[in-house]
Amino acid sequence: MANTNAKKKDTILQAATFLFARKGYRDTAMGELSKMTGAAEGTIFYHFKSKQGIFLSILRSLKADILPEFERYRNAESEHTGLDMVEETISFYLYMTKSREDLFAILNQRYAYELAETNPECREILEAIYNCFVDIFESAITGGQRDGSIDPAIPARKSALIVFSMVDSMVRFRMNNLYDVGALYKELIDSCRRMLENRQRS
Amino acid sequence: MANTNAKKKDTILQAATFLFARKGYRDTAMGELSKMTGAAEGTIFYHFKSKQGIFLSILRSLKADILPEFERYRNAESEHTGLDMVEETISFYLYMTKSREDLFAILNQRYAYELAETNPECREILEAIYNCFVDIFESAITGGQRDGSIDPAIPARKSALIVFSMVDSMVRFRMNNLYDVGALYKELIDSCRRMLENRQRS
DNA sequence: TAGAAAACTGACTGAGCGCTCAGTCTAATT
DNA sequence: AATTAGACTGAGCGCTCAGTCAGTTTTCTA
Repeated sequence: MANTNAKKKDTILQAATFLFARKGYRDTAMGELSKMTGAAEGTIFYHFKSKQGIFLSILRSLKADILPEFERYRNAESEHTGLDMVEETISFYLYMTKSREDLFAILNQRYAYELAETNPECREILEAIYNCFVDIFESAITGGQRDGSIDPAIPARKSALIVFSMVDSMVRFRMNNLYDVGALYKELIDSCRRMLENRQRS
Repeated sequence: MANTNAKKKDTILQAATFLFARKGYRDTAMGELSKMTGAAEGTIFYHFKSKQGIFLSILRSLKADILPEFERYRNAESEHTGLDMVEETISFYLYMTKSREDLFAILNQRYAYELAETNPECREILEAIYNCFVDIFESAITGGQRDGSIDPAIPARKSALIVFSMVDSMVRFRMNNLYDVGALYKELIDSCRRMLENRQRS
C-alpha cells in the first residue's frame, strides 16, 4: 500500500458517522464500531482520544465538507430574480440534506447541542453551518428586494430565519418518517413565494 | 393519609418527566430518579415494569393531559375570521409548549420516534397529538376560506402542515437556545398572514 | 386486633460500557 | 540483517446501569 498513514482511521470515521446518525451517539457502542470496521477497539482509541473525540472529528469534517460546497453555491452567478433564488436555495438545501443524510442526522442530535454548551469548537461549528444557510437565504431576499421580486417592506434577516426554519422542519419530518415531504414540496415553495413576493410590482 | 393508591407513583412519574426532558431518556439513570423522588429503586420497578414503561406512562398521561385542552380550545366558539384564528392558534401553541416545556421536550426526543417504530401505542399517541394540532390549523384555514379571509385556492391540509411545521421549528429553536424566538414572533405571524390571506377580498 | 394485602426497601446481580496497556506486526531505514 | 517507529491488537479493568428479590413496613379489612 502506498499510503502508510491512517489506513483504518477514515474507515472508523465513516462507520461512526453511519452509526451515530442511525442509532444516536449514546446508543452506539465502541464494540459495535469495532466489529463494523474490523478494527480492534484499541485501534479506535489509538486514532481518537475518546468517543467524544470521534464525534468532534465528524463535526469537523462535516464542516470542511459542506461549507465550501455552500460557499461555491452562494458565489455562483445567477440570472434569476431573488424570489427565484429563494426557491432554488430551498431545492438545494433539500438536495444536500438528502445526499448527506447521515451528516444532517448528526446535526439534529441532542448530543450535539449538549456538547456545544461546554465545548466552544462544537458550538462554533454548529453556528457556522446554520449561519451559512441563513446567510444564503438572506442574500437571496435582499437581492429580491433590490430587483423588485420581493416585498421591500419585510425584514430580510428574520424572514430568512423563518424560511430556513420551514425547510429545516420539513427535513426533520422526513427523517422521523412522519410525513411524506415529497408531497409537500410544491406547497412549500408556493407558500414561501406568497410569503415573500412583491405585490405591487413595478 | 387518605389516598392509599400510588403515593409515590405520581412523584416518580413527575420526576421522570423532568429528568427525561432535561437529560434525555438514555442519560437518565434509575438511581438518579430514585434519589430525586426519595423512593427506593425497587419501588420504581414495583410501580412500573421497566424504564421504557415509565416513558410510555408519561406519553399516556401527556396525551390525556393535552388533547382535551386542545379539543376544548378547538370547540370554543369564536367571532374571529379564519385568518385571525390561525394567528390565535399559533399563540395558543406557543403558549402551550412554554407552559408544558417538559412534556414537549419529551415529544422532541429521538427515543420517542425510535420507540414508535416498534411500539404501536407509542406511535398512536404521537400521531394523535400531531394530528390534533394540524387539524386545528386546518379547520381555521377552511373556516377562513369560507369567510373570505383566506385564499380559497390554497390546499388547506397541506398549508396547515406547513404552518404547523413553522411553529414547531420555532419551538425547537427555543429549546436548543439557538435563537431568540420572542424576537421572531411578530415576523412569524406576519409571514403566515402573507402566506394565507385572500388578496382579492370580496 | 389479627391477618392479609399492598406498598415499599436497598443490597445485590450480571451485562455492557468506555477506555487502557503491554505487546505484536509491518514496512521503511540504516 | 538489525533497528526503529508507527499502526494495530484484544484481554481485561473499573465502573455504571436496568432490573431483581427476599424481606420489612404500612394500610386495609374482617
